[in-house]
Amino acid sequence: MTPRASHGDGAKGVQTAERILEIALRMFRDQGFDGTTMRDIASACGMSLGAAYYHFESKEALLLAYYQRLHEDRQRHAEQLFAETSALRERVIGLYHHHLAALRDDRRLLAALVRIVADPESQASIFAPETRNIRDADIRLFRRAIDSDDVPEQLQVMGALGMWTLQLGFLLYFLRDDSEGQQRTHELVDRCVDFFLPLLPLLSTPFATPMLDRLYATLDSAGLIASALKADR
Amino acid sequence: MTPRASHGDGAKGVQTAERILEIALRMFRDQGFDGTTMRDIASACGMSLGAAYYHFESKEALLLAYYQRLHEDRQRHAEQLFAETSALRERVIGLYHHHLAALRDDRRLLAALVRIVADPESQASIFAPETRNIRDADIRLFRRAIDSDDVPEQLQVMGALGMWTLQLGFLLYFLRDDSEGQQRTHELVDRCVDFFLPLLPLLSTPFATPMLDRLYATLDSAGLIASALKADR
DNA sequence: GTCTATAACATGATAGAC
DNA sequence: GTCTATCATGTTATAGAC
Repeated sequence: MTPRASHGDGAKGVQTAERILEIALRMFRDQGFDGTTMRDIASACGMSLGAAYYHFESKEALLLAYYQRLHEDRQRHAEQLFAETSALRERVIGLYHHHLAALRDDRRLLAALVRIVADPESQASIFAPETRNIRDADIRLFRRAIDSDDVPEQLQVMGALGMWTLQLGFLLYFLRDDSEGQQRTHELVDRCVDFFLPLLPLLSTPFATPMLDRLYATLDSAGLIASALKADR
Repeated sequence: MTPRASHGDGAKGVQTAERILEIALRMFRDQGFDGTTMRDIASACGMSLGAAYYHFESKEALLLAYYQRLHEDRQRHAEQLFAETSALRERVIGLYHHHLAALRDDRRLLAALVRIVADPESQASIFAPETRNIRDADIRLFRRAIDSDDVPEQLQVMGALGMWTLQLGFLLYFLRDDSEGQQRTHELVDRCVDFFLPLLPLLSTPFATPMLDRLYATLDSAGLIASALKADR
């Protein structure tokens, strides 16, 4: 579902694939995913339908290439953010806001992406191996954001899982948010963060540990604690 | 997206539509949603493609009819459950388990349904007006399950919203759960319920109210507290 | 007005020639 | 790498039967 891996990476092929991707994404943004046919894309690229399919094995693959790009941008931004500040609130809010900002002009693309990623029968499902690396890396970013000696490891892991899940909810709200610059979503994010971050110290006290231990064991035995999260930090 | 509303409800038409639905659902269960074409369904019903489309305006509509059935079954079961017990834990667990049990042999159907309902561009999106009544009624069930004089109204509402959201997560896990009878999902449900139900008394104390007030205000101003939930109980 | 059949269309995807 | 068929399938149009 990614750009055809089997095809060589001769300079020409890569260039052509990039051109197709640029044009396709622009068309998806302008006319929507369903409103753009592969024939439209091919002819806008000045090539035949078959030629376009040579470079991308499916229409979905074009979206997944976008997903990959988005992820790389996000990683870069996070590295910069973490270098700038070690304050938990700034880090967490910074992650959320940047992800929204990056999608600000791409909400139609996001809608199409959600459809594909939420499809449990698709190879590109959010739980599928193909997207697993991206998902794990995303969760790790949240864990790094709240990495602090004051927060027990298990709580960091569960917190990261929770923040990642919450992000899915924010994105769904964002999709439907027609306020100026999706200001409502940004406010929602801020207020939610300001609700749950103060809970961390509370949950870091010995009083809460038995409760958290039980929850962690449950999630872990259900396989919901990604191995990636347990390993490094 | 429901059975063609414009068409009369002559006894024969209804009967035919029901027959199509039965056959289609069986085929979806056996061969998957994508593996079953409208032509297959029509010919299995001994009728032409056009005739099938007369009764159901789209392939999606067949799934949505299933969704509606599922919902009605669920409402009936909940009424019975609430009549049997007023214990919070039994009620909540009863709701979750029955929903899973009803879907036990229909996981392929569920997968197709998730795809449609999760598609933000579809009219049948989980946030779309067409499915809103079902969603609100579902959330109300959760609220009734924890309806108790010991739990403040705002907390009941937020708790119901949370439990409904958690249910979405359980369903996603259920889809991929290949343990015998999806036993793992049932265990996950039990252990999660036993984690969060004891929090209710804790959150019902005056100590927690300011925190909860702020969260409620946030969710409400974001339009996330369904009007249905605020009205009755 | 209620139902069914046939033909046609649009589009994602594929096969095979050059 | 690219092109020109060609296919498969969701959906629509239209004509007719009862």
